[in-house]
Amino acid sequence: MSIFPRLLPSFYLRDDVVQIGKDLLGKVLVTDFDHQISAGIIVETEAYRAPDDKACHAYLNRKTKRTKTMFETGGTAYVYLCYGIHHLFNVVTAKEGIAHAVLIRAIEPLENIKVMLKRRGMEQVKPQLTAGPGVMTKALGISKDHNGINLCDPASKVWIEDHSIQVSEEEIIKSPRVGIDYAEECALWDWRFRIKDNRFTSKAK
DNA sequence: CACGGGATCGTCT
DNA sequence: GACGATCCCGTGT
Repeated sequence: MSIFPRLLPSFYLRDDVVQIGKDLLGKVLVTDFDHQISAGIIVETEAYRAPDDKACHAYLNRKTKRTKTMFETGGTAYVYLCYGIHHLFNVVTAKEGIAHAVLIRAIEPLENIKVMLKRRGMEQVKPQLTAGPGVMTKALGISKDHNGINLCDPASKVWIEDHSIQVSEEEIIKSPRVGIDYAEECALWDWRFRIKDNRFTSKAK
């Protein structure tokens, strides 16, 4: 039982996914699997927005079996397999029918570091424990089995909390998103957000 | 520290 | 049948 409030649907239902990507910095991502709570402070995100963003899976509102989740209501988890190996965790935003999402790329470990180390097969805490979208999900025990769950559902095993951690605009580094060179002019948009000087953000390009 | 390549499989063409 | 919203390890400096 946590004393911190979960983010409400009103947080996720807003239209501006770029703003939500910034607002998620400093919020706390929590999982509760096998009676093990583990959590970390979100320190890096990327925004993706249909229909105009060529880097978004749902570009031009393309509806496929995979992208279907992105059209769900804000607060839904969108988890998919990348490069056949890594499970990437996104938060769907905006109301149902609008395919916006924020990719959570890195967290700063906060609670139950022991279980995170175990899930990663590591002994010591290093940035690579949770810095990077694929390793972060592994540390928290998130997999594509969690695709489509609602983070606002009180019964959900994955959610995001507000610990009143303030991240000012000056502390946010804005840069182009990673690994989307194919997205032409959209590849230049500064839709990647990191907390300045935080060692648990993934490496700059 | 920079780089290059292999792993590995779901998704869409 | 090609490719990816990645990671890790090896090599070389």
